[in-house]
Amino acid sequence: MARPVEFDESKVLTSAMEQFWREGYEASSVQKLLDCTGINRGTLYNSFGDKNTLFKSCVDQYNRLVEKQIANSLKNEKLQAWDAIKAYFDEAVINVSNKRRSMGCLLANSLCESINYDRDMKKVVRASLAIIRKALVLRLKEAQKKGKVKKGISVEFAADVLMNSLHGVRVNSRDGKNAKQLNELIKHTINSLKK
Amino acid sequence: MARPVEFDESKVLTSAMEQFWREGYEASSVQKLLDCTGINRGTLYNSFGDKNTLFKSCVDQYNRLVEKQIANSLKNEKLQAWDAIKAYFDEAVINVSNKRRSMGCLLANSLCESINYDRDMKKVVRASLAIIRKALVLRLKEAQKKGKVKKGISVEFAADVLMNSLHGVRVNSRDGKNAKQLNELIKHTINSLKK
DNA sequence: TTACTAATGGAATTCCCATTCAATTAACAG
DNA sequence: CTGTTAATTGAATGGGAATTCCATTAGTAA
Repeated sequence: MARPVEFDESKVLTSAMEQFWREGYEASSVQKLLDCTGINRGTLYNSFGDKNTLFKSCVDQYNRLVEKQIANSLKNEKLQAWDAIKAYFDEAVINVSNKRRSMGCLLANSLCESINYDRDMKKVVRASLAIIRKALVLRLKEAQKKGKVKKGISVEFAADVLMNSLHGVRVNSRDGKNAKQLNELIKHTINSLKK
Repeated sequence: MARPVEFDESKVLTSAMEQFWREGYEASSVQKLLDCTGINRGTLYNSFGDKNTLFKSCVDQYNRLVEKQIANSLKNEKLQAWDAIKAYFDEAVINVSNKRRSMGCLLANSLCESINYDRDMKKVVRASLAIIRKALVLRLKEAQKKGKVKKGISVEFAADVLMNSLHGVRVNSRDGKNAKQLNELIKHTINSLKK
């Protein structure tokens, strides 16, 4: 009936996501978003709402990326618990060390930006982090059942330790540390929990 | 001879520092900086240069804060190496859990913001982080000499692990985690290095 | 072909941003 | 008191921000 869309929604969201990821919410002007996505002003407002709404959609896009990584690692049934956990962190490190070198993590970056004070946004970001933590907890429970978690360490605490190290690695990635260095840090953290 | 200054430079810098710390560089408009410092537009430009220069002065102010914390802990000669290291992290956690609750770390926040792509700014932020790391290394060397570092762990790597955990804790602080939770994370990290 | 619908393109609007500047003020030296 | 100097004040400037709006375009159904 009407004129068909010309843009590829997923590609637009990925480009916008990378812009927000690299420079943050405040520094990503609508003009920059138009430039990097190739869409037009009217299209952005017609099809993606305003900048704030677009940002939330970008976090959703980021979630899809994270869920793919989780599917490849934590939810890979061929892997033992700790191997799966290590595999997830490998994915996470690779993700910030190639094309997306020194971009850190969209979620951690957002926590550190003023956008964090927008309640709605905080909810969205926290929900995404909860997805990662939940997948870690599942595998940690498996590891504990098999007696492979150091005694005195609860599954919940181990998950906190891993998430803390993940955040640290992401900040360090923005400081320019390379994949090898980040991997060593992760390995150390895992060894501090593993029996 | 001339009219004397009416503002207290250190107070102005502290207020501006807290504004940048809370909301980041981009979201801190000159208007907000005037509101929180109480100084006037002209005064800001006359006495503190432009927004960019003011930000750098605020990082210097942050450094003075960090140096006080280091003097109280890492450079406290009454404390043994690991106690001094623990004391430093206690200071760091207290710092983000009272008035400055959930503000994280000005330096880590800046790394996660786009400001990170300003070369000059990055240099300033990195220099500040290097001060902390250097003070940690001194104490870690002491600990190692006394055989109190787990074997197979170099002083440099231990410093990286501590800095990584510190960054993680700061991101977690912005996510609203309380002092107790942050302390547990720090304790775990220290125990993973200590013999 | 024609009428209809929704996407597109970009000019226009409104607002807030950082920065400049000229007038005013306050202390002090003579 | 007076002239000098520098701090203070806030109006003015110019640019870029987010957003709105409407004329144009392109496909589809009749």
